[in-house]
Amino acid sequence: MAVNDQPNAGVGSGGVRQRSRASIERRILEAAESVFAEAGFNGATTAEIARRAAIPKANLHYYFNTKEELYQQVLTGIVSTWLHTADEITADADPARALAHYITAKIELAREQPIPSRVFANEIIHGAPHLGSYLGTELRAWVDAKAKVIRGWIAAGKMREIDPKHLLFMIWASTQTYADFASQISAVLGKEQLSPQDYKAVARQVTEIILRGCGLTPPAQ
Amino acid sequence: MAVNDQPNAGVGSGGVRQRSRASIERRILEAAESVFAEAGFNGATTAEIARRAAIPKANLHYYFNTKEELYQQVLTGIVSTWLHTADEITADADPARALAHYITAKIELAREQPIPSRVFANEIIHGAPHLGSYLGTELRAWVDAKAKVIRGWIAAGKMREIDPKHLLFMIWASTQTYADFASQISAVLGKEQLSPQDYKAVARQVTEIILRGCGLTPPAQ
DNA sequence: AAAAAACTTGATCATTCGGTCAGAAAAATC
DNA sequence: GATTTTTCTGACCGAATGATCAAGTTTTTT
Repeated sequence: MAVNDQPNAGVGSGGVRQRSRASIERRILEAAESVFAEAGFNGATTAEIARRAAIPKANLHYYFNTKEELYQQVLTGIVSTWLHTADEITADADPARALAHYITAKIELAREQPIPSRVFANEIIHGAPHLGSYLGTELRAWVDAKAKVIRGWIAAGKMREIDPKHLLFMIWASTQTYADFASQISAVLGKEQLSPQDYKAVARQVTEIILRGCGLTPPAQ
Repeated sequence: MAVNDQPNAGVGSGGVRQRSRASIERRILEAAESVFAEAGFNGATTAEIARRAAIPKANLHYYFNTKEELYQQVLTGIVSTWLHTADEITADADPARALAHYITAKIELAREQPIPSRVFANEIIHGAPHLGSYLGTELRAWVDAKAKVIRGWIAAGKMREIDPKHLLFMIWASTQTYADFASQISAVLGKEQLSPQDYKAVARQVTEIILRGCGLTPPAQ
């Protein structure tokens, strides 16, 4: 029997165990997230993850058979979080408002959840060896769909003619740099970390530059 | 005696050895560069570096005592390459031309030398544990100087009022994403790799968006 | 309360890794 | 050509790591 089969599956009264299992798995995943972000997949050790989760290493391997499986779950969690950040980019939306909302949301995410972002960035930098076909299938389809929306905006004369996909890459880069390269930005600015006001100013400036660059007028603050 | 002391230092006729040493050290550094880029510092193994350099591992440790020393040399090489890419950003330059030149040069660099860029990016993502004080001293001074130039442009009414440092961060992010996250971009675009024309188009679009975003008129192609 | 299932954990193993070492080979120096 | 210096290399070592296992404890089920 596989050690990770759902215990008490379908048992209505068996809630305590399930809650406990979910709780400890979440604790392990959070610990893993931070260790993977700091050291990458290769540098991360199950011992360190177990230490941060405050459990013996053998117990960690009871919940997650291999380090690879743990890493996969972390990546999956990040990806599923990210898929719905651009929901406002739709055919009938106002381009300026939709893009401004997207950029602001991405900067917010960089501020609130920099750690998963770094795990993902690390994975991409090393050629995405653990992501399987995700980039070329799901993410590609997502980008194709959003690009189609933006091309629709352009065709309707709502914005200047630009390449939609490279615009998306530019938005990703300009926003995620505040999560992925935070150590560089902090050091260069001489600040331990950016304040909420800093992030707000960043969101405003990035939004302004990109919208004006697309021939749009940024919405009033 | 330290094993890496320069042999025949100052001996005019000892050129062959020196050339040979320089040549093999370069081969090792190139091998190390690619391994560090693919696996990060922790994931890289001296055995794999030696294999790619086509020498026994013990011989690698003859030229570079520790993996750390090898990594430091790789990082140092990258940094010194990067320091002079924005030489055109000077007080009396035309902002549009200077920024356009900088962005184009950075995209070129992303195309020609993506591997060192990835080593550096990896280092930053993990909190720059091997970079010592470089970010907070030299790079910070560099950014301060360039920011001062840009602030001068703004004061002279040559461009819209923006935060110069975050503009630089945005340029770094938008250009280096084509080196650091190349695997993601290729997969999403469904191309094995971008063509020179693709890079040219990217440089043009990034330049246009950023310059217009700064209230500047992009120079004609 | 007995039996079964789920969970916990210290001890342990095989493998891998960075680095060392002694001695051989090659080159330079005299 | 003898001596010294530099370069090369297989064999080896201690430490760290991912994973396992057997023997427990706790919880659930009957």
